Amino acid sequence: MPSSALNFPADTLAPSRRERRKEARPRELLDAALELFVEKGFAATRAEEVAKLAGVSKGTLFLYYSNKEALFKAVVRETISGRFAEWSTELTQFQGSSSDLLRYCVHSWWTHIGNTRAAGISKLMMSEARNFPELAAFYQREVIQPGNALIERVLQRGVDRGEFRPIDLRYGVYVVMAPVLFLAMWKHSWGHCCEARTQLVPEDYLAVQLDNILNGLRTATAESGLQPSLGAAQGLEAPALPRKISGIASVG
Amino acid sequence: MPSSALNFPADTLAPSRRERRKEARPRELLDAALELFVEKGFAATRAEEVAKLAGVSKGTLFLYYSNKEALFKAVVRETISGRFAEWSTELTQFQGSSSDLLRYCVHSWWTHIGNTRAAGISKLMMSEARNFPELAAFYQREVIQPGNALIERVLQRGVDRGEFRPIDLRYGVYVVMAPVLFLAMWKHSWGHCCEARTQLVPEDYLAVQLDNILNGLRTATAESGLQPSLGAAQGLEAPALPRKISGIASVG
DNA sequence: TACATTAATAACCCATTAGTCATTAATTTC
DNA sequence: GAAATTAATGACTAATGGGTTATTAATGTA
Repeated sequence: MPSSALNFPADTLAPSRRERRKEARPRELLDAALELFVEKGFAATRAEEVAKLAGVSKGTLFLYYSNKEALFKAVVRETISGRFAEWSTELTQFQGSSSDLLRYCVHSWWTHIGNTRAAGISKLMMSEARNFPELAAFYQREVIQPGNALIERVLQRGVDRGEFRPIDLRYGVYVVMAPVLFLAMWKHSWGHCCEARTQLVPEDYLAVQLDNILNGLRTATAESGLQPSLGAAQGLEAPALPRKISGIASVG
Repeated sequence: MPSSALNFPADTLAPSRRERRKEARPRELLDAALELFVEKGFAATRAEEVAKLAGVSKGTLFLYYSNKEALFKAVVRETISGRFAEWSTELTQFQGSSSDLLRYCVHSWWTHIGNTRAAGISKLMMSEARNFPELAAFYQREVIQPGNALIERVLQRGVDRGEFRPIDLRYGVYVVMAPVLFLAMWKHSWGHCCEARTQLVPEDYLAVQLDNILNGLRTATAESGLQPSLGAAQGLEAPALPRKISGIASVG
């Protein structure tokens, strides 16, 4: 069995086109499956469609994944990736204020998850968790708990440094995560339908949420005052926001 | 056609047992359908199961609803009900502070929607909106827009009275609704699985969210200070919260 | 009691689709 | 270049489940 790494020992040949295809197949199939699961949900996605989108026949799909549920699990496992380790070190090394750190976290979530197909996984898991208890437990363990732990660290940091008021960490995590995850859900449900005036602009949505969350978390002593975060737009598409926010639509 | 009201004119007879069954059927079927749709999702719910739960045969189900999608629509229509009118008048007549009003709104949502099977509809719609664009538009029009309008009025009231800082209403609505709807989603996805320590206590969750939201919305002048809402527990299960909140779990 | 009406049934039909397997064709080995 | 190996196929099966309809039985009417 020749290794699939980029460098090949002298005594092994580079894999043939066909062999390389074989190695590429899982990724291609998972990509296609993610695309369709996110778009149509688990039940409504046809195995043959996934195969077609991946450029193979239905039979080939079942050659790689024993059934549809196994495919679903593989998609979830593959998509979460090991971004948590990277974020954890970033968090440790961060120098600025805890508000800025929280802004950075949300911004990072948006660019790496929320604004990519990966966000669809959040929606998919919410939708299907009840039908796949074992997968739900896996996701809880591998994604939700590590994610929550990171946010808890940020909040703890803010409290320790006197920047945030004391708050119950267990629920405080959701002060940040609920608005963020709601956006992921929203994007993949209402985000593609209905009149334009009911649509949300994700960057604006996140900016308003962040402002209010941070305003709510901040201690009275820490550079308080009215709308403290209005000018400091460190996060998300900074130039775009101030206009909207200070515009205060439909306030007489 | 005799009226189905409780009083019958002298010239009409009270409906027979069978006729009364016929009138009761739709409600019974919708109840069963709501139960199962919420539990298993739209696609995974079998028409025959719904019929069985309602105590009739599958054929009878299709006698009342021409197909599964029509049943789904009827469930949504029936469950949202005309609560908005009632809430609207309550809102107009409310005398207290806007913070208390917002607390009251969230509390009311929790008792009438969040803590009932109706909350499952929110999750259901989020999950299925993309597969049923026409139903999604219906829900947007009949539920989301009126609901948002109510919350906008509360925020506007707060701003007008100088209790809340000025905020973009369009997005401000989601400062309130995102945490609330996230809870509905959460209850019907992770709420029934995984270890006990990862579970959320809805009342505690809502109390923490409300505290931070209101803390974030409040103007600096309005009775500010640290954790201003801690003692004022006007909302949700008031006695239960202060313990938890002031406990500040795992904060050194 | 005979007849009409209609709520309800359950056997039936058929389109859909997850999953299989005998076969094909590309590639390697000798 | 013949034999062996294996990636890939697509026609096939089996089962599911949405929706139909001929039939039954309860009720009403005369």
